[in-house]
Amino acid sequence: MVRKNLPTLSPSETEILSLVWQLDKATVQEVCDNLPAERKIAYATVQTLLRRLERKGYLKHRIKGKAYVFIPAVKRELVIKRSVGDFLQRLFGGDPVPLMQYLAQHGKINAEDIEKLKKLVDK
Amino acid sequence: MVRKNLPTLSPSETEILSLVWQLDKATVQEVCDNLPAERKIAYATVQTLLRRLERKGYLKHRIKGKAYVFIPAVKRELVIKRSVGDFLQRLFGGDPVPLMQYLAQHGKINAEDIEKLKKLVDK
DNA sequence: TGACATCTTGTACAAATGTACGATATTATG
DNA sequence: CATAATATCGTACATTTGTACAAGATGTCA
Repeated sequence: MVRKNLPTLSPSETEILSLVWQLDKATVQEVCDNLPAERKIAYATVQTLLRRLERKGYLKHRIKGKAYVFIPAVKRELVIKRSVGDFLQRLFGGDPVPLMQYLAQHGKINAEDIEKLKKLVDK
Repeated sequence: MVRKNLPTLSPSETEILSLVWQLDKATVQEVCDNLPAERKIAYATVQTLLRRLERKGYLKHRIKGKAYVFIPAVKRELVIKRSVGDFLQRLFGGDPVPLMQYLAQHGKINAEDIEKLKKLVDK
């Protein structure tokens, strides 16, 4: 299993890490290619962020050809849990309901989505 | 109306600002008193944060006795919108559904809460 | 009115963050 | 094999962030 006491993630680090999860694994280049178009950030910067994520223990890497392929080293759930928890605490004093309300009203959520959520809750 | 291009908020700033909203308006002392018990942070630090929030345009103040009473200067909705948007982008690529799912499963949400949400969505 | 408690202000400062250049190593290609 | 292309690594650096002390201002109460 993995290290327990992980250092905190900066916003940019979180963003890059999520992207790696989204891609399952990724090189610097791939991360760059998959950044949202409006997110203008240099290759070198992405590289630094990935490096820091590895030093912090969130990523490891394999070598493929001359490039590093970065691979998640911790469970995504864990990071989500911490991130959502912190966020919730900060903005809503920890109460999830207002956030859900906000999402329901402004989050392009439809009734069908809600139905699914209901099933999740019932379990 | 208020300033448009507001500077970004740091995590701690966000935390303090939310607290002011929660209290409607507050002095440094009141903010300190209402911090979660586990959040150990000096009076002087809270003060600095409030000062910065005012310089950034998120708060203004009245004087009452010798103390400043800080008052929100922007609509809370606006800050929530931006914060949630950024957070969502960063952690889930902008898709709100996974976040709601997460909350539904781990957020101590009950079926009744969901019912209410449903009504919100339907409108 | 004078001492006390409480505030704000100025200032500080280490650490974290965002961003990136230049040098060097490695791979692919003609 | 020489060269171009592409990577990583070391390093840098201005800002922002988190945290706070010391000094001076101001209100309060005996």
